[in-house]
Amino acid sequence: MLAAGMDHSASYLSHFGLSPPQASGDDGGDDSLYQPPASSPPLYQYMPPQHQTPSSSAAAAYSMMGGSNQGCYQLGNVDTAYLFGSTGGNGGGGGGGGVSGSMDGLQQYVAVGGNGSGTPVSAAAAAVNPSATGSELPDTKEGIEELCPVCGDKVSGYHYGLLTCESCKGFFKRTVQNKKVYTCVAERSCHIDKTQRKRCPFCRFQKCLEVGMKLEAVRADRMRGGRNKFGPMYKRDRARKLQMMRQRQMAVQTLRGGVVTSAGANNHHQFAMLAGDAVTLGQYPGSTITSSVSSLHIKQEIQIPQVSSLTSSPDSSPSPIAVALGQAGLGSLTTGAGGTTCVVNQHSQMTLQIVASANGNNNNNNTSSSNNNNNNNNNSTNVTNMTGPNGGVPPSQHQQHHQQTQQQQQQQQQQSVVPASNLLTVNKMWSPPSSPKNYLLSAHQQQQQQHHVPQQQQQQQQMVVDGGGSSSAAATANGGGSGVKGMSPMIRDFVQGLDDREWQSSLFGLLQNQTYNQCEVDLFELMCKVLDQNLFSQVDWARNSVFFKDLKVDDQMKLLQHSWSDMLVLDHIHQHMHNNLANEIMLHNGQKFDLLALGLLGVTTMADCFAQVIDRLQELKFDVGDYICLKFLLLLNPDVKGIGNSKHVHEGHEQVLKALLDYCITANSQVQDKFTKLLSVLPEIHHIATRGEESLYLKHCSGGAPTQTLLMEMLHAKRK
DNA sequence: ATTCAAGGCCAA
DNA sequence: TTGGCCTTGAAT
Ligand SMILES: [Zn+2]
Ligand SMILES: [Zn+2]
Repeated sequence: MLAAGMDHSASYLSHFGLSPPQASGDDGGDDSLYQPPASSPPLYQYMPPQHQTPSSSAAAAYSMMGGSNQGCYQLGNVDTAYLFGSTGGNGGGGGGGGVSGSMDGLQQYVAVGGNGSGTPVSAAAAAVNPSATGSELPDTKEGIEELCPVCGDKVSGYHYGLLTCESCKGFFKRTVQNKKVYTCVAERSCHIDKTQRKRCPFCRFQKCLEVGMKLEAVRADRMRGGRNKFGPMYKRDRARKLQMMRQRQMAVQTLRGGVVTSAGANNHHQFAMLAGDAVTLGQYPGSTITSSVSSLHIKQEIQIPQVSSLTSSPDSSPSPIAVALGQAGLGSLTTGAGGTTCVVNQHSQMTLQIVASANGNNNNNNTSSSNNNNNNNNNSTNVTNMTGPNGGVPPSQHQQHHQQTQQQQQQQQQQSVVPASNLLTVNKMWSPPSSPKNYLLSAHQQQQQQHHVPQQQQQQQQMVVDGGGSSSAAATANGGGSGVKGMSPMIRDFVQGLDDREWQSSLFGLLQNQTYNQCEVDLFELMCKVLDQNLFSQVDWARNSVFFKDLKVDDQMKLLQHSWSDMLVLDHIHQHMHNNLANEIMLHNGQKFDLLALGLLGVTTMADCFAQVIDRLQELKFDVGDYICLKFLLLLNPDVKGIGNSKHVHEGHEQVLKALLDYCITANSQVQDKFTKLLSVLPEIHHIATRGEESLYLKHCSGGAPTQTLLMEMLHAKRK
C-alpha cells in the first residue's frame, strides 16, 4: 500500500470517523461488515496486521502518519466507519455458545489442590515488591508480568487485550473513543514510563498498540458491563501464567531440595491446574481474597516473571539492553523498546506468505506495495509484530454463520487464517452490522488522504489480505458458514466451535515469546512447550464440547488420556491442509522451528507416513467438517475402558459417526466410499501418535524433556 | 450470586 | 487530560 515511494514511515494511520450510531439499523447491504458475535460492537474491527495491510476496509485503520515531520496519531474511518449503536442483539441468536451445562469439570479438582488462589494478582504483586524486595529473590529480575507493558505501572487487570495499568486503560479508551489525534514533537520514540507517560501521548498510544492493546475491544456503542470475546482469551492467559508460575515454583523447590508435595501426589490436581480454569485471581488490589491460601505462598508464585503470551513484548519500558540483543537477529529496530516484539519474523512471515500464496491463491493484488512501509525511514518505531497473540487473533470466531455478504465472508476468512505478522500497523476495526457508509468521510479522513493514503489503497489492501490469507481459511469459514451443503446442524456446530485463528496465533505467540531475546533455544524443549500449550487448548475445547462436557471429570480424563496424541496429530493435519500451516518457521533468533516435526510429536522419521496420510485425505477431499468429526470420534472413543458413563460415550460416538456418514454421502457423494476411507485413516494417525508418545516418553525418562507439564502428565497417565 | 473488564465520573 | 474509583451487565 502505501506506495512504495511514500514515506509515511509508519503507517498506522488513520482515519476515522465514527459516526453516531443512530442509524443503526440497516446495514444496508452495503458494506459488509460483519457482525460481531456477541456483545457490543467494537469500535474498530480487527484487521490482521499483516504487513501488507494497513488498513481494512470496513474499518478504520489506525496509522501513524508519518507525514512530514512529526508524527501524529489520528483515528479515522475509512470507509466504513460505522458505528452504530446497538448492542446487543445481534442476531444470531444463539449462536454459539453452547449450552452451558455442567461443565465444570476439571475445575473441581482445583479445589483439591492447595493452592488456589484468590488473591488478586496485583495485590500479590504489590505485596511482594515492597516488602520483599531485598529479601526475596534475586531472581526476580522482573516482577514483570505484574507491570504494565506500556508504562511499567501496576497492573489492574486485563484491559483491551492484555494486562495493563488503570491509567493506560483509561488513556487508551479515551484515545479511541474520542478519536484523538496526537503529535509527537520529537522522534516518535519517546520513552514511556510511569513518570513520563503524560509527556507524549503520541508515543504512549503508539506503545499501547505495539504491546497489543486492541482497538476492537473499545465498544462503539459504549455499552457498559458484560463480557466480550476476549474473555476466554484472558482466561486462558491466566491459566497459562499460573501453570508457568507453578512450574517455576516447583523447579525452585526441587533445587532447594524441598519436596514438592502437592503436585506430584495428585494427578488430578495438577491436571486441573493445567487445564485451566482453575483458579481465579482476584482482581483489583483491594479486593477480597476468596480463598484462604496463605499470601506468602502466592507471593512466591507470583513473582515469577514470565512473559505473557498475550503481550508480545514482555518488557515494558525498562530494558534497553534486551532490546539491543534482540535486534541482533534481523530486524532493524531502531527504537529501543518497542521493537522488541517483533522482529521476528520477517522470516517467518515470508515463509508463511510463500506458503499461502502457493496454495492459496490469489491474488490479490498487490500487496506488494504495501508493506514496505514501515521501515524505511526512520524510525519506525513501530516495528513489526508477530503474529502472536497480538497479532493475530481476533476474536471472533464463530460468527460465521448467518449469511453474510461476500465481503463479510472474506473478512472472516482473512481473519481466520492469518498467521502472519505484521507490522505495526495494527488496525483493526470492526464493523458492526449496520454501518452506514455515509459516515465515512470525515475531516480526518480527508486529511489522511492528503497524506497520501487514499482509501482505495486501503481497500486494496484489504482485498489482498483476504485473498492471500486464506485459501484455506476459506475452507474454514465455509465450513462454519451456512454454506456447505449436506452439513448437518451438528457438524455445523462443531465447525463453529473451532477457532483456527486462535490455534495459529497462540502457536506463533508462544514461539515468539519463548525466543524473545534468546540467542538460542532448545528446539526440542520448545516443541514440548508448544505441545503442552496445544494440549491445554485441547482440553479446553473438549471440556466445552457436546457429549464430552456432560461427562464426569474422571471419564473426561480417561478419554483425553487416550486420545490426546491422536488429536494433536489430527489437528496438525487439519492446520496443514486447511489453514496452510507451513512446515517450518523462522524464529526471532534465526533458528528454524520445525512445524512438521511438531505434528509428528517429534518423530521426524514419520514424515513419510504423515505425507501419505495427507495425500490420502486430499484425495478424499477431506474438509473441515470431516476433520472435526474425526476429532470427536477420537475423543469419544468407545473402546476406552473404565468409563463410568460409557453409554453416553457410545451414544456420542454413534451420533458423530452417523453425522459423518450422512455428510460424506450428501456433501461428497462424488468421492467413492469416503466414509470408510476416512475412518481407515485413523489407524495411521494413531500410529504416528503412538510413535510420538513413545519418543516423547523416552526423552522424558532420560531427562530430556520438560517436567511438570500437562504433556508429561498425559504421557504418564497412559502408561501407568 | 459471582466475576471482572468495559464504560462513566470527577477531583486533580 | 489524567487516572483512581465506581457502575454495569454478559458470562460463568
Ligand atoms: Zn500503564
Ligand atoms: Zn513522542
